[in-house]
Amino acid sequence: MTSANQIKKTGNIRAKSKVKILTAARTEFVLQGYRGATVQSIADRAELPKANILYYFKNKENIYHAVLEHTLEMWDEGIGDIEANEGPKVAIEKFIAAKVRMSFKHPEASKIYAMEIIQGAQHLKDYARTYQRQWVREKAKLFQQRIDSGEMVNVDPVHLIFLIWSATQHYADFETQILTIMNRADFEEDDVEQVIAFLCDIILRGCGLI
Amino acid sequence: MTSANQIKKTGNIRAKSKVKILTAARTEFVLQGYRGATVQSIADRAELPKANILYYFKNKENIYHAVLEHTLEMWDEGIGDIEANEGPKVAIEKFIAAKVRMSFKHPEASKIYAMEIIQGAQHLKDYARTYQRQWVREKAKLFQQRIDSGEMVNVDPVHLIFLIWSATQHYADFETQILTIMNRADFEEDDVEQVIAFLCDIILRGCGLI
DNA sequence: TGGCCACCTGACTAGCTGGTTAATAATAAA
DNA sequence: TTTATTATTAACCAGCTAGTCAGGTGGCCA
Repeated sequence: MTSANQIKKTGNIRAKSKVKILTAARTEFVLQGYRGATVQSIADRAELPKANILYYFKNKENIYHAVLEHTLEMWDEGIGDIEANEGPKVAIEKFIAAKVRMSFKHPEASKIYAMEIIQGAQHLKDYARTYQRQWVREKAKLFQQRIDSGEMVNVDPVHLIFLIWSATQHYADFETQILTIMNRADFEEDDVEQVIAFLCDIILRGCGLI
Repeated sequence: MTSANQIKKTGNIRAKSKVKILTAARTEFVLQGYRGATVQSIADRAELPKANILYYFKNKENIYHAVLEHTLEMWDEGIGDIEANEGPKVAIEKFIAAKVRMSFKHPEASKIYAMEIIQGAQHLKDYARTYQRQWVREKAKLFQQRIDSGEMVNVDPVHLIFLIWSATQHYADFETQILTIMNRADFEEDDVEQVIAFLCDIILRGCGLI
């Protein structure tokens, strides 16, 4: 380690400001949408003058892209991976747990992603087309092998992935609705594990793995 | 019937124009969000002058409210009802089928609703607080009775409703992503029934009803 | 015929939008 | 210290925004 101070030398103000701006921007984009979030509103939230925002990011679209990119990176890290040699039960459990924890920990990231897709995914068409399609196909193939070997009931693996995806993401995206229905102000630690247990229980049984 | 002509007499132009405007507005709000959809863009899509739009709806927010209201009405109608005397298997099947058909038939309605919730449901807080909370509790109670009587495995009924809700809605909201992953241009008739069959299969088994 | 009323719309405005610029300050390098 | 780079920000602008308004048109009933 060449010490943390060396990082401070150059580009430190830059890095700090950028983080401040991106944090403010993420919130604004979630609350108001792309068009509704103004550079001024981001500036106000970041407590910086508007011109300063545009000094670090050429324009509004660049800010949005940076937010989106950061979101996808986080998703990639958080989701972990399903290993080929794991049993389908463990694989599904790990997948559900990772996605639920992500949803509760970073609901804003999930929300931005969801809004982007709902509106037609104009900013990340290529991402879905290449990376994501391949990811789903790969994992679907692993599930199919377990079905063929009789370890799992015959369910469409692609739709199974969609099911897990939607059920887990729901707790982030529809946070507001769920809290209202459950008559709660906020989620608590217990809720996360309870949701994981519920989803694992019902989906594993649905796949004939319990 | 006093004949369809009588309806034509007055308020017919009004009704026709309003439908045209709301249809255009719904599309614009989905594609661009509330702020991104401009009165001008709605006017262009409806092929009417902007001032004409504002003749029928006082302002932009009124247009949005009308679109939202129409969406909720459609949801209410389409979702049907779960009867108390039905078995849980039939109830779940009917619920899944209704929601999936809605998702494929009116994805725009689902998308607008989803965006509204994601952004904090500022335009329909009361709706969720009163009507929806009650609906979920009522249905949850019915499921709980079936669990208590041993007809169903012990799963949290409220989360079960969330699961069905999210899994079905997903096909509308994430349409773009799903089509890309499945490498398709559009959904077909068969897809609807296939999704219904998949979801019923896995969820009913998950509830110990198969 | 003439009066009434729903319908229509071009032209306008005040305020906000993203983005630029140019002048200044702070910091680092020599 | 001097110089070069980076950071900061007030002032500005062209274009777009929602919404207004005044002056129409056309159909219907007395």
